[in-house]
Amino acid sequence: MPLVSIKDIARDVGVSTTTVSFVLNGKAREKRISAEMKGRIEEAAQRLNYRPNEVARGLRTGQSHTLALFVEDISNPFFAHLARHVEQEAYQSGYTVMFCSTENEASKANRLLFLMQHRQMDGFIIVPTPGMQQEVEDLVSKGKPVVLVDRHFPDLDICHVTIDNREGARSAVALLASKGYRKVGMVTLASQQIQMLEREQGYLEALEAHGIEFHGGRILRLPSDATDHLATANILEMIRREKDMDAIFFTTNFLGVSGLEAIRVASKRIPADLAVVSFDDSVLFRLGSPSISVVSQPIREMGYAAVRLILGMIRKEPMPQKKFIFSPELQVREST
Amino acid sequence: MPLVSIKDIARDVGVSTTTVSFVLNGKAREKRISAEMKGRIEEAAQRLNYRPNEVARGLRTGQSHTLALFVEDISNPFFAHLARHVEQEAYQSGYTVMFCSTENEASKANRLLFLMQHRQMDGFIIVPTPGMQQEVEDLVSKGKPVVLVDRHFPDLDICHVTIDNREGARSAVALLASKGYRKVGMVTLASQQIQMLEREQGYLEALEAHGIEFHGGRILRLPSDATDHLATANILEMIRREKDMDAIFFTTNFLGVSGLEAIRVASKRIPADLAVVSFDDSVLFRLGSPSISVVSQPIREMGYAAVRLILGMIRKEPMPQKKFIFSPELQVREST
DNA sequence: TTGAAAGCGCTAACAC
DNA sequence: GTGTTAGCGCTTTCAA
Repeated sequence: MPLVSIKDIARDVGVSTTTVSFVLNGKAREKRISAEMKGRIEEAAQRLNYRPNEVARGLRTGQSHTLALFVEDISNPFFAHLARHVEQEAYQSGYTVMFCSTENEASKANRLLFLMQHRQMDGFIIVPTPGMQQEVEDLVSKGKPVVLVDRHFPDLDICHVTIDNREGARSAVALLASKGYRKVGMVTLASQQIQMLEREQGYLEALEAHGIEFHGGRILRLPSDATDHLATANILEMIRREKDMDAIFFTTNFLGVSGLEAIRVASKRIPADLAVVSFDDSVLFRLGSPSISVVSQPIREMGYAAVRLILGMIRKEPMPQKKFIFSPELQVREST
Repeated sequence: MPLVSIKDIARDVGVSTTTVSFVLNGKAREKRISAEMKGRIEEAAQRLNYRPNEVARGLRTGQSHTLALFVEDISNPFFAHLARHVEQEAYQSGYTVMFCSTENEASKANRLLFLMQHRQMDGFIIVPTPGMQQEVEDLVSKGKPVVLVDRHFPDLDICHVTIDNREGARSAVALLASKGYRKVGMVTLASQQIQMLEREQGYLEALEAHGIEFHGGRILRLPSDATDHLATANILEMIRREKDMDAIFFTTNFLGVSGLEAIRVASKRIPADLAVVSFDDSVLFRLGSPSISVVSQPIREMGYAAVRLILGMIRKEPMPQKKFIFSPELQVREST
């Protein structure tokens, strides 16, 4: 692979590789290289279309100009959009991004984390799975820049970018309450992850705030690794069982989709028989018929924030704060 | 960053780094290292939790164990799924994946390609943009493993994984014809890319085959960089203009989505007023109401095939064939 | 059977 | 002002 190296430039100009390196790294002034020499070197670099070999440079400097992005599943629209914005913002600053789908499984996530550390990633943007707390903590204590996204570990003081999940859930239920629904169910994941607990808590708080009676039968907690098939089947079962229920709040995109399928199978009309609100937006919710009200996250801003934070950490800039909690946005549509 | 290096193992066992390297690279037999030594080194590597520094190794061997994946936009569900399957299959073989969204723009794609070459990517899986033909050709002639996906350059003999686009378009129109629709429009992109030309050609062939009269007004070619807003507006305009039209074939996922929006604005019922078939599946098409008939691509198989091909090329295995053309799958739903 | 040493391309002390 | 040199962690030739 005949990529031009610093040597080629040195030979071309008739000078040592050191001088070339200094000039190309913008240390010409500092090293007091003559303006003429600087000019000749820059011209040659330009002419030969030189780019440093990032691998070699990385070995020497310990910097790879690459970020690792850990998400549950890159094909999930929420994470796909997050990835897009992370990529875009990183690219602006000359960074590339490696992505890793953890499937929200600790074993896979931790293996990937181990792997990535041996590839000199400059920073880690992580949507953490349960069970990777220790490994993330280790990473941070090794001095690696880490930013958690979408969720975090409440007992770890690690930089993170999330939304106010409780507020999001509260506003979803408040919307239903304001439209007169009084028998509001919830479908969520039986997960101990903070974002899920917060959403559940928000739901309960909102019931209370609007004087809606709590009814355990209207809460469905699915295993986190449920297939859409299983999810649909269980939701269907709940719908048929809880004949009074007049609205459902789904705590994730994925559950919302399964829910729509179940509602269709049950031949219920939305919102006449059953109103619906889901967490996280998607094309289906936006353009489906009827369109579905959602609590959406400002994914673009979250992605940008995560990258800016990680770059700040890489450059060892002082960090004003460690927690960035965005506000969820309620999108009212036809399903309520 | 105190990652254990080959030196640590050498020191631990009391042997040179060379010997360690030999054993760890499976050359113990070849180099006739004693079984006992081999055992001790392997034990130490295990105990110290050793992994090679891939950057250092990459510098020496020229292999990074990393693939570059170029797609139009990672947040587009088609490409997001492709990415997922590519990642999965690559991971099985110890490869990681860097992704690059080209936005289907030659300038960005080529800049990224240049960038990636300096990061020693072992192989390139590329959904090519128009205008990157020369650069891709150069890459191949430098001996870099390249696999094109979803589309290819007809006058370049480069390994590629696609589907039979003509057949896909034909089957979509045939479906409409079989249901009695005779005034079938098409919304496509004014692109010179092969996959688009083939889809258009398939449409025309199918009209002919089913004795449907061609009508230029029922063909809408949108600029490739059209926003969904613009797409929707133009499709709406066509729907209002072509009052006779009883069905539309959308040649991409993206156009299909914009089309549904336009149809909704026009207050047409699907399929009573207007039947719909789109290329590429999506959650919206599958679960929306009414569900939309589509010509879908076996994305998983295509992703797997691309990775297996590229790995074969990296390992310099003989390649039985260069073209892998999968069959599109027609999914008949409510919209027809 | 094992080790010494060179070198991948680049950077950065330290010389001169 | 510019060059010499060492070395990042690893592989591999050659020598012992």
